[in-house]
Amino acid sequence: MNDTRERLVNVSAALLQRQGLTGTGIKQILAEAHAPFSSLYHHFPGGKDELATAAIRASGARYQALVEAVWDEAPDVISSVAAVFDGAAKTLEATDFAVACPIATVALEVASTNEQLRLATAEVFDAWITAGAGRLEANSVPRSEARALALSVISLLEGALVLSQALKSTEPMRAAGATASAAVRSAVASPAKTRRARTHSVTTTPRRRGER
Amino acid sequence: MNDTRERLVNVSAALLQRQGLTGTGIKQILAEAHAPFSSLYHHFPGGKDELATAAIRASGARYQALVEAVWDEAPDVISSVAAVFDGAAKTLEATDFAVACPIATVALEVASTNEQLRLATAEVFDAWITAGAGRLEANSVPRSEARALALSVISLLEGALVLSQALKSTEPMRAAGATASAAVRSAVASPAKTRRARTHSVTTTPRRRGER
DNA sequence: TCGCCTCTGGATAGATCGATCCAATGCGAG
DNA sequence: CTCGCATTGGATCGATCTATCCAGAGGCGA
Repeated sequence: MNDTRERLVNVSAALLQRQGLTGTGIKQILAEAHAPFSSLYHHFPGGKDELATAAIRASGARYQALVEAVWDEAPDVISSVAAVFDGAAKTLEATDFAVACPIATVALEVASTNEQLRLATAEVFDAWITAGAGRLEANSVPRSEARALALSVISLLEGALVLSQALKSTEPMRAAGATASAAVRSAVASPAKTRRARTHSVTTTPRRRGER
Repeated sequence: MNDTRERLVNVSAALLQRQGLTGTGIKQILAEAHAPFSSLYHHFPGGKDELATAAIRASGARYQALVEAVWDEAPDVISSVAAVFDGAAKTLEATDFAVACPIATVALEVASTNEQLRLATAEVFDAWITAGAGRLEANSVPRSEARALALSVISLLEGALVLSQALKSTEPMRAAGATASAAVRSAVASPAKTRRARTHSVTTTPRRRGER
C-alpha cells in the first residue's frame, strides 16, 4: 500500500534532476504524483528536505546500478569505460539533453546552502567512487592508483555531462570518453603487452610489476 | 553614475554561483547591492533573466581571464594545466568549498528549463573551450587533437569541482589535475624524448622553447 | 533658470512558496 | 461489528516570490 511514498520519491527524483531543488515546488511534485499534501508530510515529516534526501539517495543508487550493468556487459575494462560514456551520450541525445546526472544539479545547488542534502549527495558520490575503484582494482589496476583513477573517470563523466547539457552536443562526452579510456588503458598493468601502448606513449606509471 | 548596474551584476554573479538561479531571490540581490526595485527594472527591463544573463556572461569572462593569467604564468603547457587545477583546489580550500565554477550551478539548472540562460552558459563554455584549444595548439598540440583535449581538460575541471564541492575534499581535484596533466603530456608532440618521462612530479616536462 | 532625461525610492499587486491543521476514509486485528 | 492505526483529502496560513507603478531626485544642455 505504500506506493504513494514510492511515487513521491520517483517523481521528486525526476523533477530534481531537471529543475534542481529550489526550482521544484512541493505542489508540482504532489500534482505529478497524484498525492495530497498530508501524504507527503505523513511519509516525510521532515518535509521537502527529507523527501529530497530520499530522492537523491534513490536515484543515486539507481544510476549506479545502471552504470554497473553497462560496465559488466563489456568484455574488458577499457570497453567498459567506453560503453559508459557512450551510453551517457546516447541518453543525452534520446532525451534532448534533459537527462544527464541525476544528482549533480542538486549537488551544486546545496553544496554550500543545505548541509543535510549536501551529505546525501556526498554519500552517493562516495559510493560511486568506491564502486568504480573496486571494479578497476579487479581489473589489474594497482590499488594505489585505482581510487585516483576512479575519481578522474567520474570527474570526466560529470564534467562532460555539464558541458554536453549546456552546449546541447555530445562532443564533450565523446572527447571525455576517449580520454577516460586512454587513462584507464595507461593504468592497467598489462603483464604481457608492456610495449604495445604505442599511441598514448608515456604516463607517470612505471611499467614494473604493480605490486602492493 | 552607473555603478548601480555594475553592483547588481557583481552581486548577482556571486549569489548565482552559490545558490543557483531559482535559489537566489531578487530581494536578496537588491539588498546586497543596496539598490531599489526600480533600478533593477530600469537597467534590466527583462527582469531576473536579463540580469542573470549579464551576470553569467560577466563571471564567465572574469573566470576565463583568471585562468588564463594562471596559465600564462607557468613555464610550459603541462605545468600550466597543473597550476590551474592547483589554483582551483586552493580556492576551494580557502572558501570552505563555496567558490567553485561560477556558472556550472546555473548551467545545470537552466539546461532544460530556460533557453535564454542556457544559451548564455553555452557561450561561456564555448569561449573557454576555444581559448583552451588555442593555447594547447600554440604549445605543440596538433590542431586535430587540441579541441578534444581542451574539452577533456575542462570536463575534468568541471567534474572535479562538482565532486570536490559535494565531498568537501580536494582529493578529486588533485586526481583530476594529475590526469589532465598526463593527457596533455601525451598529446604534446615531443620531438625527441617520447619514452623517458619518469615518475617525477608534473613539473618535469620537456622544456620546449619557452617563448613569451 | 528652465526643461528634459536618467535614475532612484518605496509601496503594492498577484501569484506561489513550504508547512500545518483537522476531519474523513480504508483496513486489518480482536 | 468495533476499535485502532495508517493514510488521505483539502482548506488555509503566513511568508516570500517577481513584477509593476508613479512620484521625486539629480545632472546637464539650452
